[in-house]
Amino acid sequence: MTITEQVRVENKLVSTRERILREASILIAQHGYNGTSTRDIASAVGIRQPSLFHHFKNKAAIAEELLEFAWGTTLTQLRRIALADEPGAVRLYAFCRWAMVHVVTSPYQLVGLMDYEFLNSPDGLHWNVRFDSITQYMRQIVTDGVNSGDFVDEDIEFLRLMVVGSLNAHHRLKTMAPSNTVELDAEKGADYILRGIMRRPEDLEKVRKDADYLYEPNPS
Amino acid sequence: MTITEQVRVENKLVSTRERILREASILIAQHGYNGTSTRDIASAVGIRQPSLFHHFKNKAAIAEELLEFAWGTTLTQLRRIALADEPGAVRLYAFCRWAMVHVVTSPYQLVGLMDYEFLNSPDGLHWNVRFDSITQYMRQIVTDGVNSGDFVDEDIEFLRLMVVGSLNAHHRLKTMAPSNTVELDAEKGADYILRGIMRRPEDLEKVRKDADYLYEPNPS
DNA sequence: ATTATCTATAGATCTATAGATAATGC
DNA sequence: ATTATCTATAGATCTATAGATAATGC
Repeated sequence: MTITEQVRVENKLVSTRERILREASILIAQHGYNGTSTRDIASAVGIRQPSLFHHFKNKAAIAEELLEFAWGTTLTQLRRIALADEPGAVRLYAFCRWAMVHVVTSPYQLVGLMDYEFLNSPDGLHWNVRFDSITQYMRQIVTDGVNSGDFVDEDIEFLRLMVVGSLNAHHRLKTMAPSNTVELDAEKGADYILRGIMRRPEDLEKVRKDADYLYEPNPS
Repeated sequence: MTITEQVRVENKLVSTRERILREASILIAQHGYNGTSTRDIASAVGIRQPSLFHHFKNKAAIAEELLEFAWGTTLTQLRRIALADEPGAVRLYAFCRWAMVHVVTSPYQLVGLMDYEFLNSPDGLHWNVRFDSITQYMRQIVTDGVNSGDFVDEDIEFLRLMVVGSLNAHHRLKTMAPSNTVELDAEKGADYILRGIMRRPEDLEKVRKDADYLYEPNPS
């Protein structure tokens, strides 16, 4: 491990490899996967374009590692929470909170890769298997909430897509946070989603309390 | 006007130019602006790539016309609604409903171009002027709602971004609608947003009624 | 005569490889 | 000796133009 390989970012030593991941995630959040060239990434890191390929075998491998970070633990957590013996509202709150904390505390801007633009690209196509699993667990939670009468009685897919869209909207906030124009808070985001979907939002405080034990902080 | 120039789509005659706009909007919604090549668009329309340039002077002009459709009337409507003498909740409901009807009834998939990926691209940069105007009117409405106590007492930018994100999430639903897996409904979308942001969501029905006169259907 | 398409291709840009050069650790 | 960078460049792809050919309306 050489010393010039590392650079201080916010007073911590960060390897070139790690800086590639961070700068790539920022650029992809701003310009999308196809709108971010390997030259753009290298330039943000301060190296020449071909030097990237010493650290990653190709551009897709960078996206791969970022999305693995974003979704690696997500399916485990979602399965655990979705299968808990609790009302849909409690499980939805627990998962939304976990997912938002995960994204907010991440060193990367993950929102760009969780978007259709990457997931529909040749490099992202194989992630749709995992995406479908996430979709199914979410659908189950929403269905349970609607059937129990805790959620408003609307089309399941409509509700699920609004919830997922709101999660993404919250993830997008992180890209504004460095300029300190917006306060980032996972609980507030989960509150917004639950109010949006609940038939009696005044019960939200109880849901929050019941969901608390389901929360497992990210080991990272 | 030649006859071979037109093709039937859903039993209506549609010019090649119009079909370019429609196919481009679908592809851009799926793969983003940078992920959609002029070759992709031409191929979807059934013509060769250079034939596109008989109808549009360049790729940006296609995006330009689609975004003009998406946002051309938006600022007029938003200004009218934002300046109405009504509580923030009523104005927010009226605008969200108008914007959702506008997108749902459009012949195009507009969600792809209202995304950062295009707006941060060289071709989309100049739209940020209009985007900023929209942002300011939205911020004013949200601020008024928070100050009057109708909205939850959270960070203004947080609430504004959640609202805008939910609007986008609803717009995204349209891309699922052709497969009939989801029910598209502007009022339901506006309900979700208002419940998410209101301190007393049980007042929503009154808000809906008060907002009704502010709604002006799209002249198109 | 006008409008709409086509083939061929120039020029820009993008990813990735080859191979030289420099910096480090042992 | 190993690791990390560099320059140079091949090969693919993308946008847009030039100019020929075909289809239509008058």
